[in-house]
Amino acid sequence: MAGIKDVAARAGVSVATVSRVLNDHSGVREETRARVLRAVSELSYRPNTLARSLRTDQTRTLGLVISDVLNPFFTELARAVEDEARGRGYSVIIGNADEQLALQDHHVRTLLDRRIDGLLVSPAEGDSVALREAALAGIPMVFVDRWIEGLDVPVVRTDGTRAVRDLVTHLHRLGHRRLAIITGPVASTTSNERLAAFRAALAEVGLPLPDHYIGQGDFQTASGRRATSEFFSLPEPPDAVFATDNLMALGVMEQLRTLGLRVPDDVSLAAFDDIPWFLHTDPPITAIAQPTQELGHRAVAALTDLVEGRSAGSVTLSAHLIARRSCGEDERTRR
Amino acid sequence: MAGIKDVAARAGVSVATVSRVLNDHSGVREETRARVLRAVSELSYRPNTLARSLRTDQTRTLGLVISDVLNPFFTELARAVEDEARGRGYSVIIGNADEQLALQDHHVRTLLDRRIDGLLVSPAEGDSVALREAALAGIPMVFVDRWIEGLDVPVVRTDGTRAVRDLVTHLHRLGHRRLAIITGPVASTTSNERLAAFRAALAEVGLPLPDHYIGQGDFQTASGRRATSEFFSLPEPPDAVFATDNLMALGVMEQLRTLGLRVPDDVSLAAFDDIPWFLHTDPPITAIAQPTQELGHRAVAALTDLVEGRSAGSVTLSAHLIARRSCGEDERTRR
DNA sequence: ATGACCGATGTAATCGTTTCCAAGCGCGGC
DNA sequence: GCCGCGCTTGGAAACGATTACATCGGTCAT
Repeated sequence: MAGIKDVAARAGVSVATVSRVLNDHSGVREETRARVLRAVSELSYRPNTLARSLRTDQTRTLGLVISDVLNPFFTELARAVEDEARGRGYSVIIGNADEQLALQDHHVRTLLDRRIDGLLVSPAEGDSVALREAALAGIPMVFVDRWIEGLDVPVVRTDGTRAVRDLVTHLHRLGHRRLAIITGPVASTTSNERLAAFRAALAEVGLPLPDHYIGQGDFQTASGRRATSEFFSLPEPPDAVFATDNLMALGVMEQLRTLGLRVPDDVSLAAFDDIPWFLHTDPPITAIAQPTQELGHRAVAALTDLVEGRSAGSVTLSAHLIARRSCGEDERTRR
Repeated sequence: MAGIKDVAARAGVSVATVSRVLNDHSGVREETRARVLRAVSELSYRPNTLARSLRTDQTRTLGLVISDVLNPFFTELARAVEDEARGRGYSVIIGNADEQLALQDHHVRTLLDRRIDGLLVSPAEGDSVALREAALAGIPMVFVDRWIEGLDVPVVRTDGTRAVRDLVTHLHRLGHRRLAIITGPVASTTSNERLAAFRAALAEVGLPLPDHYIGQGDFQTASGRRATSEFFSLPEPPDAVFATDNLMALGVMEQLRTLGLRVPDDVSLAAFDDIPWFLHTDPPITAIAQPTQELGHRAVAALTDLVEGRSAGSVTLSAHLIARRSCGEDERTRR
């Protein structure tokens, strides 16, 4: 593979000059520049980014560690992040944590070893040594969707409080009185926020939230199944279930199907995060939608601010309820 | 950030020795090795992979260019690829081509600039200059799912011929006679294979495949909608539609919903690629399932063979039909 | 005529590793 | 007592770029 030296030789100049035209520094005679450019294309030379990064100490690469690639919310987020980053001249390297702390830290370290310029992360549950060290070491870093308490890192996220309240009101109005929730991991910030909002909203309408109506999940499909099966072995099962992410909602559907129960006749269902398929499920599923794309864009904006030496603050967007048939109301009778 | 020199100084040895223990070369006294290791952990030193790769000319990184991250089939594939690669000591960098040739080539070049050791790609439609050059330049490369004709590159893929035939037989047995297909991009190998299999199977049961029953899609949701709306402005619309990927099937569902048509009463639907949600749609959707994980694993195996100097051949797995209610048969009456 | 200055280019150090080669040392065989 | 050998270790040259600094004509003001 041709190197800068080959180009220099072919153009009859020094490597310094080649480098100058490549990085368009001023002060190269027009004719020389043309000669260099010609040599570059004749050899179809491409600079070695490893060498360049080693020397300049910047990679123009952002790391993105997401919780789970199989979750459509995160892939949409990843897509938005990549788009925005590319527009700003950065590449993105994605690491999939699969909701596992160890895997997350593995990726964080790998990314850091690659000397990425900044890190975007939606942290998994638990105490991440790698993330804490990185933050302390001053690696430009932004949390997206989820975050870790006590770290001085900007957070770009969606606040679902209002939407969860709307959901509870909605369910209450439809006559549901035994509302259950399936949470994410105990230490997950988003899950806790959603749980707190749910509990507060229930209190507002004068409903209790007994412990056995709190299913302990982990944002993965299987845990939705598990929680559902526990709910329905209760003497008095819930009449509505709120899954705090879309994969657990899938798990709920799967388990209800094996139990032979129907939505919304036997139980209502709602989910956090809206995905295209929710419109075509049987029945269409009520969901709380996040402005996912904007989340990604804003996160990249914040991170590049940090990387390029500007300061960056946290951003909070808001989610909204999309009511569909899964909560009992027939949308066809509504309008 | 601490470098190998700092470690050497702290351990009281030369950088050469540090490097030797880091790469565990033999011939370092046990006591020296221990001292070095201690220094490494005291400084929490991590080797700079850029420098290392520059010197050794290998990155232990694989590039994966997929057609569309928003397509669950590809994210599942990506996940499998990453798992397998990690197991073999490689990292994976993903590029999302979004079904666009230009974006694909952008990623291919970026990946090559990063000096990845090998490239796994599921090529988009069209003549990719970047891929052709890479193949010619001898970059270790493997195609997965889709491929490009005339390039000497191993292909790891699924053959759907048999499954498509099973599907056609299934539809025919259920009384359908006007079968339509929505294809991917014209030059797409997988789409062409599926179309050819569909046409052949129709011939076998003595059914025609008129041109107006061939919807021209591009593997994206919107094209599924478009093709469906064309089908239903025909004097005689099809009574069954086969979408050659899951996103286009989503588009079909969306369009049928706006047209007020019901599956399977008004028209049957089947899709290539099975996804978890197909079980919970209204009605559950008949699909042809690929062994996606195995596809990913085998692709990585083939690529690492190439990277590590062994030879690698193509692999063809096979898909199978999963019949659900969307084709008219009520699965509950079957068993 | 001289020196300051300017624009265009080249020389060489540097980034953090790996690895080839040489060197120091102790030891056994002659 | 010397030579050669094996075992450890160190010195220094790469890898391919960027960039501070030097150089070299030439112009212009004095």
